[in-house]
Amino acid sequence: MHEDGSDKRPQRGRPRSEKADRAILDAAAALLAQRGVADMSIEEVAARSGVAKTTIYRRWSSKGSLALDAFVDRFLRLQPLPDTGSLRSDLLRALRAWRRAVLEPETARSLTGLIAAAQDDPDLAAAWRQRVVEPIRGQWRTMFERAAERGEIPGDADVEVAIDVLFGPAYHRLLNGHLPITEGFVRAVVDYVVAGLGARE
Amino acid sequence: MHEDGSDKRPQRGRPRSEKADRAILDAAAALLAQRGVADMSIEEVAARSGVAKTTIYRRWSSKGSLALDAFVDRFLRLQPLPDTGSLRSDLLRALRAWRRAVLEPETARSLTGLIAAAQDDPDLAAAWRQRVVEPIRGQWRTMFERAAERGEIPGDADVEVAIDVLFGPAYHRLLNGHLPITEGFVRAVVDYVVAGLGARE
DNA sequence: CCGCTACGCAACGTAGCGTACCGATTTCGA
DNA sequence: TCGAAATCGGTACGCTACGTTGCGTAGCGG
Repeated sequence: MHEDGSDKRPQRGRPRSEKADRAILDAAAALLAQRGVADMSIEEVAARSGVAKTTIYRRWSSKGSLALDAFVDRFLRLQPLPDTGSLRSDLLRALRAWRRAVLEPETARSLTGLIAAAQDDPDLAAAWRQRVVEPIRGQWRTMFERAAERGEIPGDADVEVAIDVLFGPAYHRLLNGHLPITEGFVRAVVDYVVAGLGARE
Repeated sequence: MHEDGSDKRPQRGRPRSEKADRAILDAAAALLAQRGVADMSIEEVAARSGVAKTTIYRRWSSKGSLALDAFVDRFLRLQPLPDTGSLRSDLLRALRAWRRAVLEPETARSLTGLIAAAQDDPDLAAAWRQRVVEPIRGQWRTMFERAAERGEIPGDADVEVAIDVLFGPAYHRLLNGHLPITEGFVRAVVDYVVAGLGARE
């Protein structure tokens, strides 16, 4: 739980209800998956969770930060850190796991909705980078660093670009919807990355 | 001008004011560039263009389709179709032109705002693909087809994936904002595409 | 038991949406 | 020349959701 404020709860007075926290996040996650960020309203989250609107606003300052909190844990859990001993296999596993996640319409709707919302909300964009983008990229970075240690790829390779080449095309198809994200697409993209890094396999 | 309805204007009655069309589109483009789609309102477009709100709704059914119309022509004009005789040079020129365009904050805001809006509006998403994605991809496709004709790349290469690998990473950085889109990034991505296609240069 | 804080609830002001009218204007066709 | 048609600017409306405020109640610590 990150909410907005700091974590230092004053010890005086009635404590915040943990049950309310969970009810709000569950309702928010459900609505987020059903309709996306834009078409979900705080009032609806309140109604569905059986919690007063004021109770939500006491915890989250905006719809975006609530939606992010409702999404982050579930999504990050779906992104493994493969360690097969081969760069190509690692990349395949990572991208396939991502594909499997976004093949669920609910996950896809939540993901695209949050990226969309972040475009018009600098605070949400910063939280998005810090809580989602950086953690996931950190994992992916590890795959390339391990490959470098094994001598599969040059030690001075630009890992950031490699990550963008690996996942950028997938996000591109997800957001533009011009073509489906197929298994063949996954393999083809991984081939580009492996070839571009001059990996010796 | 695409607006929403068909182009067959009835010959009877007062014709639509061309001046109003331009005033609306200019005002919409300015607001779109300043604040993005989400934070621009039809009421503001009306005030700024000196046109009644009803006059706007007579032409466009939603904020999204108006914003798209206000954006499309200007943006497509910035995307050239290079023909240098070499695939690598063509790709560099195309991606550099795109980079130069989105380096303008106004263009970037309009572009990301529209992609964001399309995530929660199926009609806008369809129009986006038809009026922006497909035309641009058509141009880019040509670059690869010419390279295939020149024998630079295999004739059976999957051009769609190549396009996604070329522009996906760039859109990824633009939308996530985790890293800047530098000239070095452009060159590195082009290298991935050229290497992945096994191009003989 | 007192002080503090969270709770549910209801009400409020604000904003923007999209629609419905209005009288006035401009054009075409009979 | 006149009427039908479709536009124009303007105003008003109902609607939804926002985010806030105030109130009385509930729960916890000193």
